[in-house]
Amino acid sequence: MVTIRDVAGKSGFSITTVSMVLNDGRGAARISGRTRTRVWKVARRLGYRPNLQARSLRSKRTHSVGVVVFDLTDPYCTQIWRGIQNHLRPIGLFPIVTDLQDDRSQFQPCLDMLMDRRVEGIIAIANPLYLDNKLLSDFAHRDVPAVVIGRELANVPVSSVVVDNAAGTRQALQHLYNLGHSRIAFIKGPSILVDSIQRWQGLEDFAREVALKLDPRLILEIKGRNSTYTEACELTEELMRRGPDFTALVAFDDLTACAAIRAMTRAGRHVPKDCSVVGFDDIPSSAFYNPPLTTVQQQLEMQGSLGAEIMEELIRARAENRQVQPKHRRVSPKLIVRDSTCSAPRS
Amino acid sequence: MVTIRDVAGKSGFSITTVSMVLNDGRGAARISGRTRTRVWKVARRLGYRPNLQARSLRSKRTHSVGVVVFDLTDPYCTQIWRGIQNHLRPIGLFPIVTDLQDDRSQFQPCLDMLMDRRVEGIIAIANPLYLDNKLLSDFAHRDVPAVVIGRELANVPVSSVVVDNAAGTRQALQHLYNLGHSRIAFIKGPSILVDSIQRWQGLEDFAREVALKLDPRLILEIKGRNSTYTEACELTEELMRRGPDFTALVAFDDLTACAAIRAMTRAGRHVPKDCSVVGFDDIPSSAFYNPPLTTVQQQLEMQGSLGAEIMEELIRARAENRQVQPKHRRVSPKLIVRDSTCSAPRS
DNA sequence: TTGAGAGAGTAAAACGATACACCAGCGGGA
DNA sequence: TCCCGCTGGTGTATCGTTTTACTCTCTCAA
Repeated sequence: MVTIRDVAGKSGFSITTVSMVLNDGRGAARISGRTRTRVWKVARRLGYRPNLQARSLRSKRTHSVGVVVFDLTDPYCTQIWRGIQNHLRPIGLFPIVTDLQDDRSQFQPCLDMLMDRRVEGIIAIANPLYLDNKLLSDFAHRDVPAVVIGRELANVPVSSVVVDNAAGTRQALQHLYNLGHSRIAFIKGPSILVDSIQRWQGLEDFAREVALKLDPRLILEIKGRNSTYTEACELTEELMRRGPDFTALVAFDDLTACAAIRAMTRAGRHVPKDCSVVGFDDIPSSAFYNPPLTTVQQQLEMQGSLGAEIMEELIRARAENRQVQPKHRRVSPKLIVRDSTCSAPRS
Repeated sequence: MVTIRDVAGKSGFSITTVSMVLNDGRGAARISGRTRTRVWKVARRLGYRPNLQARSLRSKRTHSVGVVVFDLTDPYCTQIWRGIQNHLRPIGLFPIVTDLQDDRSQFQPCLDMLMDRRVEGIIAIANPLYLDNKLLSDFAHRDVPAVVIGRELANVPVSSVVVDNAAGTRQALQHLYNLGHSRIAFIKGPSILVDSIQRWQGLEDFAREVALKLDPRLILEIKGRNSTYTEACELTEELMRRGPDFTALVAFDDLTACAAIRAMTRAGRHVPKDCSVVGFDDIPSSAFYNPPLTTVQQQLEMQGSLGAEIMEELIRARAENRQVQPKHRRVSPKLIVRDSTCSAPRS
């Protein structure tokens, strides 16, 4: 491996000079143009690549950011990851990802691995199911800036990016309302999730505003005891039993929506002709579902890049020894209309 | 940050001793038990965590492995990733992932980033569409062991793990054959892919063995000019025009299968009652499709862990200064029967 | 003739670990 | 008595950078 020493030797300048030139900041201005080009030329000719471990051993900077995801096989995570990556790479920060594999007990070990690598900050993608306040607030005690995506933490100095759930379901219901639906069924998410509560809030608010009556018999809730998909299928069957006349269904998320459609198809009801269905999240397979799903898109990639942007600011502040307050951003989701919704049948 | 020097100071032993004890190999046997426990106790009390950069600067080992994926939002990659991770972490190797984002021009830069971090080996997850021989063979010139998953390279000293495509399609066709189907349509993958060719080979071989006649008019091929999904929908429509009497369809992969089902549903044909459909890959959403897909499972996680296992061996060999030949493994896929196939209708 | 100051570059000390060579003490065999 | 080998350690160089504090040579004004 060629070192800075080799470049110095071949170019006839000192190690210091080479270092200054190659780092091209601070001291580089003090070096003459001729020298600069000569050093660069030699470095390039030898194919010099600085040793990052040596560099950060000395400079105390690693230019890397830890990203903790709770399940890398979940598209929710990977899309956010993409946003993070796209923001971080161009500004010279390297994201290092660790995967919890859906196992909360891996959280501490993963954090440790990242701290061992001396990351300059940590971004956690929070599945509300798996990361509770206690776990996440451990961030605060680590000596690095932290950003949580997907969850807002109370009473902890940690920045966050979340989706505006209520705004999303409001759009969904408005869409159905505009299509003329009034007998509408709902499958709510598990009540332990803030998301469930917020999403439901959006629905209730809109219904009140337009004086739409919600039939309590057509509102069921996922308890989350076993497989969500299976449970959602069963809930849909129960709904059909209770009120076979509903013409639309709002599902907690896309997986639930898929289950609902499947259950109805199996029962001989056609989606969307007999019943419109709208989901939430816009997971990648939604576009290819049978039928393609109308759903609320979370803008995950944007959530990722916003998180990364906050991280950038936090790291910069720390490098300059500035104090800075945690930042909180809320992104607005967007309704994507596909083929699982259509006008209400004339009664 | 507490350093080894602090541990040495507090415990009353030299830095060397502490280092030997904590690394717990080689020299540790030469240190008395009492000393060992005392050093450990102090280290734990102070919360000592070795500085990895310093360690690898000196020891020339990073204990990390680069993983290049062509698209981290693709479930194909993430499942393999999971296998890699699960094998690597327990043996003390840290996987560092870089994401090409489906852009071949990112390959070199990603490789460079990994080499800059002095990874001890590189595992590439190869989308056949995006990584050609030239690109992949660049591995050979880097001075680290390399393993490619998803592609076998000719004439290049690079290990590989691939799926036995022919065995997979053979199982798929056998399944349909056993269900009594004989009028079967096919949508082949793009001919530029080795996978397409191998999968087709498996079908032809089985058909010949059982003297099943394949109607050339019912065999269409994806050209891959625009969206695969859209194109597959169109091909299915063309198939229905050509021979409305086929009772089963073998698709190149799951996405194609989903498209075929969608197209048939739209045309009023019911899957599987009117036509059975079988896919390939078993992408996660297949289980939730409408109807759930019968498909050939690739065993991606196993491919990942096999790749990691090979990597482990290569790294160990290098550490011990042994020469070792590239290894090649081929994993057998497995048919997963769900609801998109059923017995052929009596004619 | 000085001396100050700018311009261009260098020497040497870190950074935090590991590796290698060496050392003190002690018991035992010739 | 002397030398050897073993046990249980230690001292120091080294990895490849960055950073800080110099040094040297000019130029120019007083």
